Amino acid sequence: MSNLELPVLGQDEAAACCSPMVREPLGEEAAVDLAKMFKALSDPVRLRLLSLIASHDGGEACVCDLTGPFDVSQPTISHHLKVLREAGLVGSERRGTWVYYWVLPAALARLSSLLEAPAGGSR
Amino acid sequence: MSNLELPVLGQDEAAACCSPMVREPLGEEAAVDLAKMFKALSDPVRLRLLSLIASHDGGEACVCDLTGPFDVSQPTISHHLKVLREAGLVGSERRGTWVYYWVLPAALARLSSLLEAPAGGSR
DNA sequence: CGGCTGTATCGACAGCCGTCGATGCAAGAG
DNA sequence: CTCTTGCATCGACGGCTGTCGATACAGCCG
Repeated sequence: MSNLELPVLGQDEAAACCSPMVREPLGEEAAVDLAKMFKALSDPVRLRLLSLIASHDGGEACVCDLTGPFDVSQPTISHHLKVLREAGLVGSERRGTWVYYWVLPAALARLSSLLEAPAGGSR
Repeated sequence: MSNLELPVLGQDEAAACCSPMVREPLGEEAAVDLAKMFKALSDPVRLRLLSLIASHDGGEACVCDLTGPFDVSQPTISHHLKVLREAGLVGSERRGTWVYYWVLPAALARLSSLLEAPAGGSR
């Protein structure tokens, strides 16, 4: 393990957080930072986990709600949740017996605005 | 090598293309399809290539404009461009001696809208 | 034609990633 | 305390991915 979770990070330095990448070339550091988040989204299981958590009642779900819908083992689900957490896309908290996960909307919003296309998409 | 480029695909079936994933759970097929695009974005070099192409004059760039800013070799750039093309994120065309690449705005828009957070970001 | 320049493909190789079963740890129940 | 349940970590393994140098292909120039 050895590596802690990046808080929400980058928000300031590696950021260039909001303007669409189609307007100006991405800096090298910002690209490295953003690539980590996109990598967290680059697996079908993690994408479904994220949407399952986000669309769950109350905006959060416990792991026990998440292992059912998948064909993979519980340790694998746990691994994917860890990846999402370390990428700063979800938060988690133990509450008694269960551990709950929720989406961090700011992170998704950052990626979303980055991908926004210019209105007049030329060709 | 053996696998052709997915045209733009999914636009119809695997799609569920537009509504944010935070509203309803992503289908398994849609997740697989979307994961391919996010995987194409999960490398810093490819992210910078994409923004470099998009922000280039006229909305397109020839490969000769793209090899300069990077530390990696020309075959590697070519490889990354191929990945972006097969993911349906960019288009390309040979024009005389040079090959030009441009961004496909619809693909970026699809991903962007998928990541849109619900306005009232709860916690 | 022959040579030169721009781009793609090939083959190889090291490192990363998704998955598993086994196991460990936390917390409530009896 | 002991048993059970929920979740995380560990170690292993096969497959994928990013990178390179070498090479092939395409089109212009002379």
